[in-house]
Amino acid sequence: MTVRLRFSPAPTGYLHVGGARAALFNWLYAQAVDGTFILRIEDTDADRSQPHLVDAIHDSMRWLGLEWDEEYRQSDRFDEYRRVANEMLDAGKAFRCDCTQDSVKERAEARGDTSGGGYDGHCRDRDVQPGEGVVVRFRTPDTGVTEWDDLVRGHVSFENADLEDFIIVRSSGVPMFHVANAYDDWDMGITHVVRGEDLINTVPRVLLLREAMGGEGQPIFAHLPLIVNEQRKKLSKRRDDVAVGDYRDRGYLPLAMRNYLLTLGWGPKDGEEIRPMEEFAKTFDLADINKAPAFFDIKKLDHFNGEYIRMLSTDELVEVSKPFGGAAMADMDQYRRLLPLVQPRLKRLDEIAGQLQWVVGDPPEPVEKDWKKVMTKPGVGEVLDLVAERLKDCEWTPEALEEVVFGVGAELDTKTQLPVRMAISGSRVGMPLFEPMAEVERDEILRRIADARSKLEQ
RNA sequence: GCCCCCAUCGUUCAGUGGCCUAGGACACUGCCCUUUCACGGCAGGAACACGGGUUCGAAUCCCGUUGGGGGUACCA
Repeated sequence: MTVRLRFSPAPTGYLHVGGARAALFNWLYAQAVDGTFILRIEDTDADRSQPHLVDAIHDSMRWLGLEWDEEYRQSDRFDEYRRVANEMLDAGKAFRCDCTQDSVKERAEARGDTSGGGYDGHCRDRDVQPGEGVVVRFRTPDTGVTEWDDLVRGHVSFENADLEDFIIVRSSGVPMFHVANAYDDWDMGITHVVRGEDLINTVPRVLLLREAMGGEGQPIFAHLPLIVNEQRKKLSKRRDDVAVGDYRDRGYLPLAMRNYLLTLGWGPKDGEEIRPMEEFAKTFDLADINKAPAFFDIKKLDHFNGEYIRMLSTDELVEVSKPFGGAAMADMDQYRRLLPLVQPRLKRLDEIAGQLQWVVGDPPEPVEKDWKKVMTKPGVGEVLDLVAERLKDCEWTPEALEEVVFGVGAELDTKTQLPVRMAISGSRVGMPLFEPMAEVERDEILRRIADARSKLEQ
């Protein structure tokens, strides 16, 4: 039997790193065993689902290179969910209920029941007829346990008695996700359900429904540990910076992102954690996934990203950096010449424009502390004077410029690069100096040195 | 409250009874390379939450404690 996996996001927000990782693990396992990877949009909640977010999810998944083989949308399948719900109703496995949320809560409080939902089975045998405000509830077994062997968590079991008669069809007539989820996994022949641990509590309900609707067997479950923030809490869209699209916009490379995500909850035995996905696919196994939650460490992501940036050829870097080059791309030939110089210094693509700024426009205002540190040393004025003097009629090539600057250094027996760099680039750090310096007009360089010289006098 | 789960360096992954005086990576510190900063190289500090068992032997198995997390909707 061929392995079939699905990633089932609800289009209620942008794809976030937790979802992306769930998608990745599904996708990777499909790759590993040559199975089918399905994208199923779980949009049964019309109020929260937003159609344009489906496109956003598509975009993010494609960006990460997580292509899917089949796609479904649950809103196209409401009729089927209603059909199975009605069958359960007819078979007495579900019943109509006209209790309001308030009345359920009141009765629970009256009983002193503080155990969550607290529906008491009030309408189980009241034979409620269809109508306004009427929902369909699943009649959960009062005894027994629902259990399964989870690939990552091991044997898990829940007491059926702890499950209330949950709603499977809203009063609007639209089925709830449990039904859709249980039916689809069965109907679509899903063999492995790989998703976040936050969904683990829904498994008993889904399993009970599957059985009630006549679905035989159960899929193999694998519940991924959560990705958490520095407070060790589940990443939240509101609180944390987690949309995949935002990472793209900040200059992260999709392969770096995807590679990093894979190391959260899983690691190759040999410790080589940066490598092509095809290699990971050879050894990846759902059973090896960690149980403990993992912190999303942006510092390590940055490192991965830097590594991936350094792996790029100049052509590739030029291409991929286009959204980030800004003014530096006015002259593409020049941009191409300069890019290799900044490449080893990059953690993110959005740093490019800033690093090239002084070559294609005005240098940034120097950081006061840095300026002082470099420019208040004795002899700096003399260095600047002599360099400026020789720059007036030297050849305007990187080699000649280096000779001038270092030549002055040799004569005066001092290091000359830093003051010159500070004067013309406004910073004490950055890419090698002379190649980009030769890209700037002689007069402009002279003017910057003169400016720095006069600032020295103040 | 109730249900479920988790626990190795600051972070992350490896380790599935002896190969562990616990390994890699990120971060951090130092040195080397370099007339800047990075990159690269080398070195260093840094962990099996605690308490009981089981065993000749426990990071690895069992129990408890503590700490943390997830769920508890006419969301998914």
